[in-house]
Amino acid sequence: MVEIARRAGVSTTTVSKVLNQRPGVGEKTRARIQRLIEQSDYVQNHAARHLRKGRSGLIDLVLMRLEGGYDLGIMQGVQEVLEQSGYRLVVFATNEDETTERLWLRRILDQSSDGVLLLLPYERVGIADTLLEQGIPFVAIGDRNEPTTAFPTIGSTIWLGGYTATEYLLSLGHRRIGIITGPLHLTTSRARLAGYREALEQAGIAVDPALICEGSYLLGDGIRQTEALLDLPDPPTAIFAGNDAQAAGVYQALYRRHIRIPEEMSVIGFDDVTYSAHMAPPLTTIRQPLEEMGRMAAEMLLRLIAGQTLETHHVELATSLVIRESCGPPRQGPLGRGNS
Amino acid sequence: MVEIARRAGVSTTTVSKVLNQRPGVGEKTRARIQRLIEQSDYVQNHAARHLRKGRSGLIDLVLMRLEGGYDLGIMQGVQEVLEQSGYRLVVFATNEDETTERLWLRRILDQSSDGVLLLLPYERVGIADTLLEQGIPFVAIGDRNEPTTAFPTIGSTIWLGGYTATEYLLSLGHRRIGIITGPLHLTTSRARLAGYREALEQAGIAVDPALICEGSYLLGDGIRQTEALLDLPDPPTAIFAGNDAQAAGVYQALYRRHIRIPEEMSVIGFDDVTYSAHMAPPLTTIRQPLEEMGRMAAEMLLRLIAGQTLETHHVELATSLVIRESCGPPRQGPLGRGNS
DNA sequence: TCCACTAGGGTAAACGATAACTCAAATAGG
DNA sequence: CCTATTTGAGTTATCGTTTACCCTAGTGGA
Repeated sequence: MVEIARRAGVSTTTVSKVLNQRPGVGEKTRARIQRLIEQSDYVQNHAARHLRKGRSGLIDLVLMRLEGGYDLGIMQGVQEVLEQSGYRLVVFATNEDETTERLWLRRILDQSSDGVLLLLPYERVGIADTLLEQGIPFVAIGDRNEPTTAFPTIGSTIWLGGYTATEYLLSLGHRRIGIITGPLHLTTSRARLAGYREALEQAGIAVDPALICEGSYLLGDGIRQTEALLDLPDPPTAIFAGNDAQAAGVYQALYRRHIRIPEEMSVIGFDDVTYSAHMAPPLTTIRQPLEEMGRMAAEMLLRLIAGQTLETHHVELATSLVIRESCGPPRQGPLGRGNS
Repeated sequence: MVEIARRAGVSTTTVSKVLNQRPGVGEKTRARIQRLIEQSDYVQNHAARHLRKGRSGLIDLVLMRLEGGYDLGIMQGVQEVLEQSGYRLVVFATNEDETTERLWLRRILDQSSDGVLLLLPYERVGIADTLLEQGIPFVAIGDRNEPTTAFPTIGSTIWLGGYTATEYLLSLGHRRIGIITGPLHLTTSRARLAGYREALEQAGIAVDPALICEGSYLLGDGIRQTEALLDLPDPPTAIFAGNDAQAAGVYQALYRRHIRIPEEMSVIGFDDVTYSAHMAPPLTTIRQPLEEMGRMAAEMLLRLIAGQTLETHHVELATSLVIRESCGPPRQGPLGRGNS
């Protein structure tokens, strides 16, 4: 910059003014400097600006683990918005490890982050509280915990999703519907289950506790719990998998037992992650608009950073039923095991 | 920091020395300051350190698109290493858009990045050249282009992978093996094909050009090209899918036509991304050690940043055959279409 | 013609931390 | 007991930009 100022025969102040498009520079001087800047391969030093202006141009996305499902959809949405805004996206995985979380938190507090997107159950190590205290703008995505008004959150109509999924299966004629939930200490898991219950009740069907299995949103749970369901004396004719990862597990367990989808067993997922359309048969699922959620979250955060106030603190996007090919009418009679 | 210095009755210099664990401070003074630091909630200002020390603590990972397959595996490996090293990972997707790429490049050059991991065909907009020119350390992952000695690269034994995949199918008894390659302008795509050719030749089988289809590593290509292969007068008994995403496409096309895997058609993938074990049936594939590659790349980059020289400029990790359940002996006779 | 005002542009002080250098006191050796 | 050496700690310049403030020359009005 000094170099440019020298060549233009002006002070760095003037060059700075030109760079930041502020008034106080004559038309021809401005043009001259502008040209010089373009000719040279000068780039503003990030650190110096950061130091002086107090903005790092960085936004942190914290998540527990890079999994390629739910998280990826969100990331894509976030990426999209940030890319245009000039902010850069820092990704951090905590691995659910407290030490790592605290480490990250310390690093956030050094003012190297202009804002944070939380993709965590925010009970963890008081992250939310700390951020709040320190006045660092943040938005929590996917209400993994109790609703709150203390900070902005983005979610989707989970309860409705659970209801819709169950209702759809009912409409196909199913009466015994298994459900594999997520960890029941999470609000979102309970919301799905509540939707499921409500739909059954409205159809006048008693809820059979044996058909309710708890998983932890991992593929392995899908496998295990499906086996449990199949081993029931009166197994279900359809399984609501809680999320798409577990649905993949369901697929696998069914494949092992040579049970065809959807002829012998209907499967419905939740999330609509990228790969759910890739499964064979393509998975019918409840779509959470993940990218849209990521976009919204990023936009809200940017507004927060800009010092604007948000109209709404909690945004809830609509889930929707995506019908593909994993659901059909219930089978008649018992499961034909081993009819490969 | 000034505050701490004041409270300890020393100068900021001394505090700085304590913080950075440098000599020149008395034992008791050091202890006193240390305690004060711990009591206060002081965190070093990132920008100032960055400005003074010339290191931002940031590493950029550039890729074309967040897809959740190949890229994700690499990211996980990178994450793992960086987490421990104290560097933060910035993720940037170019979307294959030149403007976006240039934008990113400009931002890199402002010295806000200590190093770059390139997950791109590096022909693009002379990224490699620019980085080289500017003296920014970087490592290219996954040799999408010609080998080079100009900068460090990490790859895997692709040719061998192609060879092994084909050989495995041959060993099962297959004689007509379809292959869906990636874009043939990429070295890695050609390497797979070359391995395939070599294996066939060694088995004394003539290469049938009709069995070679070009895709672009996307799921859709898998579907399309599988259909093309199935519509051949003499369709193959096995398909080598080029990568796992295309394999998912193959699965889907076969599902549509009610062709069972592996009874009627064997399918083998390439990459061994996270979801390939989740497919039904679990996909037999050639494993690229993606996480390992990510880790290696990150480690090499860190060494480069630390100013150390690398022993080897090009690292090639071993691919391996992962046998799951999508391959079997060839079917006898023609494809039984529609035997649901 | 003189004064007040404005626009263009410069000066210098931050921003927060680090590091080269300096200085004073304490220690050890003769 | 005095000097040489070590050790602990402070001074000050610096990293590259921005910005509050100041100055000067030109303009317009009275």
